[in-house]
Amino acid sequence: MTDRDLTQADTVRLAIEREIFGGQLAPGDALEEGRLASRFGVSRTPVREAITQLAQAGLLTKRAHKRAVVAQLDPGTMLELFEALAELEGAAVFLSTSRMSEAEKRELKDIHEAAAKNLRSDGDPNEYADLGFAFHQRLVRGCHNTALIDTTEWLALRVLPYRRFQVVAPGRLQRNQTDHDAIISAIFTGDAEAAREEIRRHTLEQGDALMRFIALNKTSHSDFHPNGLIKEQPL
Amino acid sequence: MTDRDLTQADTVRLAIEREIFGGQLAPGDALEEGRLASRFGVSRTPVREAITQLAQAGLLTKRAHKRAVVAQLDPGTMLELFEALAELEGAAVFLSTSRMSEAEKRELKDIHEAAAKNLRSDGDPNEYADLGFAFHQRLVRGCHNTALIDTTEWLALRVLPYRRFQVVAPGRLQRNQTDHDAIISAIFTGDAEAAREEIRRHTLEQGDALMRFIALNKTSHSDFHPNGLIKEQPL
DNA sequence: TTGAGATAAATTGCATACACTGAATGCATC
DNA sequence: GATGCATTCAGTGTATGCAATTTATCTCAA
Repeated sequence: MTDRDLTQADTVRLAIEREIFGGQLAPGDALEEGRLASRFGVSRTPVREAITQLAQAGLLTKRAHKRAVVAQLDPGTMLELFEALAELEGAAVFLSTSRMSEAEKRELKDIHEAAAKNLRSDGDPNEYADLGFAFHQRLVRGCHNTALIDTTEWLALRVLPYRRFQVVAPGRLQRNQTDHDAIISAIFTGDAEAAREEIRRHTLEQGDALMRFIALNKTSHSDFHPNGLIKEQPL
Repeated sequence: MTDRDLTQADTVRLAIEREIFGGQLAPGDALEEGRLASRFGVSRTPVREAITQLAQAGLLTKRAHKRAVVAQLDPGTMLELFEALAELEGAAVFLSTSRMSEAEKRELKDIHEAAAKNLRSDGDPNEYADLGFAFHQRLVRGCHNTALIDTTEWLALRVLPYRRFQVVAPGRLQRNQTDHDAIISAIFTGDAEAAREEIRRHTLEQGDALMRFIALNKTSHSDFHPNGLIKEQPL
């Protein structure tokens, strides 16, 4: 009864999504309907439907009669994406400042402190990344506006496939934590405008750091070349 | 060679879109794949694909094994949508203030003055509405950030099906024009923060006005009832 | 060897057929 | 009459086949 509402197309879509976010499918990889169909043990029809949805969501790019490809962001687009994301998060946090409940603020602070502890004790960087993700999420969701939340998270999703390049650059984590500090204090002070500015700058810097890292490593990946070759999809 | 890239699914999608924006398909109307297929002279497959895309875009709502329905916004959702839209337009205009070229500013002013003239001479309200739409569009596009522009216009699209309810309430147009005045002058002064605030308030008020109007007229439409009856689709 | 053009193979877009789900209808029972 | 249940039917979800198009392979001349 649990998956009574889950059509096979949905199942396939979720599976592909997971593989994109998990890194098994990298930007630039091509998807082929037939192979996916046999891999998931369904016909091409639900696979096509899943691909259509993912393409509409921006995770895949698709042109008529050509294979769907995991969306590949050239540096310019990525810059724009992060700028837009910074603005949206800024807008959300601006509202969150006056709208978060005490419980929500408490939870935000808990996450922030857990991250600080992880940092002090040289804990698992992956755990730190997860905490950072949770931090941003709570921050945005605090605005209590579903439309704004969905839009923001939808944008964030589009850069998520590149997160596997996430750097543990020296000092980067510490800087991240300091930024979060500033955001937290702006929120607890109730200074919405300051909170907006802090997260705006913070997200922009995150984007810059990610872009710089990808640019440095671009030779080892066929990614990030506007008209670059398309890597073949192993499965 | 012109429609080499336009699959039949695309054609159908565009046709349905037009009918939604044109008002032939009202919020709450149900779409049936078979009928649409025979109407457009294609099979159900491309129709399904079109529906999938429109559902993903938020223009249709679709649940497993049930007919797709032109998205219906309850008052709460609509309020959120306008609030989010206000924030996004605010963010875009904030950037536009420093990024619009002289030519773009000039064009914006031209549109604004054409609207003023229309208002003074008691011109066609539809033309005034179109000018208002163009005004907002130029304003947003001035930020030169495709991601932000697309996101903003995507949100705006979701309330567009309700624009046919557009009011010509007494004094409303004049008020609208005054708001635009303030935005224009903030932009020409270069005061980004003021521009943001002006359009934020302006869009919020627009939403309020539209909501109030729809609420008043809701008895004559089956719309706007969260669990309301679904009007049957004539075609 | 390289490149252009022709040919073959692979893959997509669409049509059709069928299976399955959810709602409507009719009938028996209380 | 109202309620519970089986049956019917409209409509969606999926599988499969075929034609159109793209992509890979082959051929041959410069």
